[in-house]
Amino acid sequence: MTRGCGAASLRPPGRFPHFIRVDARLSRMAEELGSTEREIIAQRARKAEALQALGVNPFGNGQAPRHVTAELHARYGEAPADEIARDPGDWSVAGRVLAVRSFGKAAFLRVRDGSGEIQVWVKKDKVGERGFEIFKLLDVGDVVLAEGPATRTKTGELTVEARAFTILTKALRPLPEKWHGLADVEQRYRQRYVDLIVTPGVRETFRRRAKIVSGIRRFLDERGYLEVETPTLHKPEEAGGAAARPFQTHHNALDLDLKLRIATELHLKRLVVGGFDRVYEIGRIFRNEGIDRRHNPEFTSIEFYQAYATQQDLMALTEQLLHRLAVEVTGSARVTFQGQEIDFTPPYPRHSMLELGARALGLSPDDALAGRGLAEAVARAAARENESEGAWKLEQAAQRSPGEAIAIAFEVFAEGELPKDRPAFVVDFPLETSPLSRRRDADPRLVDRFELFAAGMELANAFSELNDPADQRARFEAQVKARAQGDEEAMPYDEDFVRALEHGMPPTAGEGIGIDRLAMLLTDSPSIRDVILFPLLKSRE
RNA sequence: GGGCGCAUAGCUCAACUGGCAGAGCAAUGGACUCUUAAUCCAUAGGUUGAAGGUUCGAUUCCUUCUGCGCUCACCA
Repeated sequence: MTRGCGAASLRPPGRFPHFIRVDARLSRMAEELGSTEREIIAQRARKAEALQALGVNPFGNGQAPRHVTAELHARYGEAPADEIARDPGDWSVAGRVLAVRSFGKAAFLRVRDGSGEIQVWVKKDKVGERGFEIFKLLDVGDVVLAEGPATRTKTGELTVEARAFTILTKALRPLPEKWHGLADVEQRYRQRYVDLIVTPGVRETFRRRAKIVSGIRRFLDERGYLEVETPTLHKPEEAGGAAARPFQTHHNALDLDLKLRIATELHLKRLVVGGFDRVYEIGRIFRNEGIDRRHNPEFTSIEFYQAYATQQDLMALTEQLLHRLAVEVTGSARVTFQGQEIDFTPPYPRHSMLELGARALGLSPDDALAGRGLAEAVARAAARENESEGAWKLEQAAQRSPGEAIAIAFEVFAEGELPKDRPAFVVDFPLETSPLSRRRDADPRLVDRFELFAAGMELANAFSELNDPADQRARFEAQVKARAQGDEEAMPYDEDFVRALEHGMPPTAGEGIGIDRLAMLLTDSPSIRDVILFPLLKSRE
């Protein structure tokens, strides 16, 4: 591969279109700094001026390398020095200098570009007087361009022996210490650009995240899905599709209060009504909730909908998708997450929320769903779980409905018992927990819904979609009632969505997957902030 | 929002029971044309997160505030 835009050789000394006054820009900033930092920046700014005096624009443009470092490694591999010497080539690479080992009239630089790293050997007798004067103004962190033949040094390292050398960009700030790097996680998140440069593994984490997203696209595209984009700004009555509190915003020209979407669901199902039988959207969702290791206020979801499919079809599809992603992204179906191996090889076990929740309450599924003996069961659980907040949650849920009590009982007492060495489907959700899912024909107290759990996290949520407009009206009405009773996460009544259903939505199943959490699993990252480039943090001062 | 913890040079970390704030890397000056955290000599660099308080004396003890981490609650 050859890159570049024609400026293949190093630019000769000359005039620049506009002269950069580095010193003036820095004086104001420097006053606020500690004296060591001020001294370092001032020193580097002086070097930038010295480069200009040599005819090198320290912030120039228009010079591109002809190669990337990976090409050198691909070309020579482990070839010995004498073999490389027979065909050393004429290489041209550029990148950031990570380390300098200097010997007066020669030096070794560690240079990194987007493809990898290479050593560059700068020798006074090879790069010439001017090249060496430029080198003397080099600091770790600068971006450089080097051209010359390949060689292998006495210590066995593949190296570009520079015949030409220049600095393309001067770094005014020093990089963190080379051995320990950046240990302060706050600084790593706030200054991700530094984190990416110096913290091992961070670049790979975000490459893997990109692979996950492109892998999902490819998987769905292959199966005839159409990728769409629906509004992020929702009118208040549209802001449903999930149980969450939204962010508020406002459109000035229309004088319209808006909310940031909490899900893509309702618009995607409108598109299924419109005839796009298989649609998906990968996009940012916003939920005005707390922040912790598994939650960021904005996160990325993939939701997909398939007409003429059922939740059973989606379980199979989910198994295929996750297995493929694990293999594509990590190289194996067996993924290690925080010391626990998780095997993504299908099939994944199914666990019944109804059975596990009812059993935790000491009731039969039928009695639990009917609410028979529920109050006593909840009281027993509360006594058993003396002082536990789970017991309190259970009591609250039991006051709302038996179905919600079963869901909470599952969550509090049974969720931790799901297998840890592979993903698991949870099925048999009570009706009350799912205002948008289709009732089960064989048992209308339940819905055809599943969630996928792995590593203690909810990864996916899917169901056969409710397409009976009358039933949907009733569910929305229940939500409105719940909201009136103080449930801030209950959905608004989306009249237009019901109208769409009245035009007839084919039998459909749909699913949502949290991409950030999937990225955590497949990159072995303990915090969601480690897979979001710029996680939300409070402002300083 | 509750609980626990952390904050010292640009970076990584020391500083005993309250007694002169130190080191390594980075920087600056010097030596060095096969290094891998290069090496060697020398120099400089601090409002100890902020504001109060106790004390003869506070990086150290107390209070409040700010930011971050863990955790609980909420949620995906």
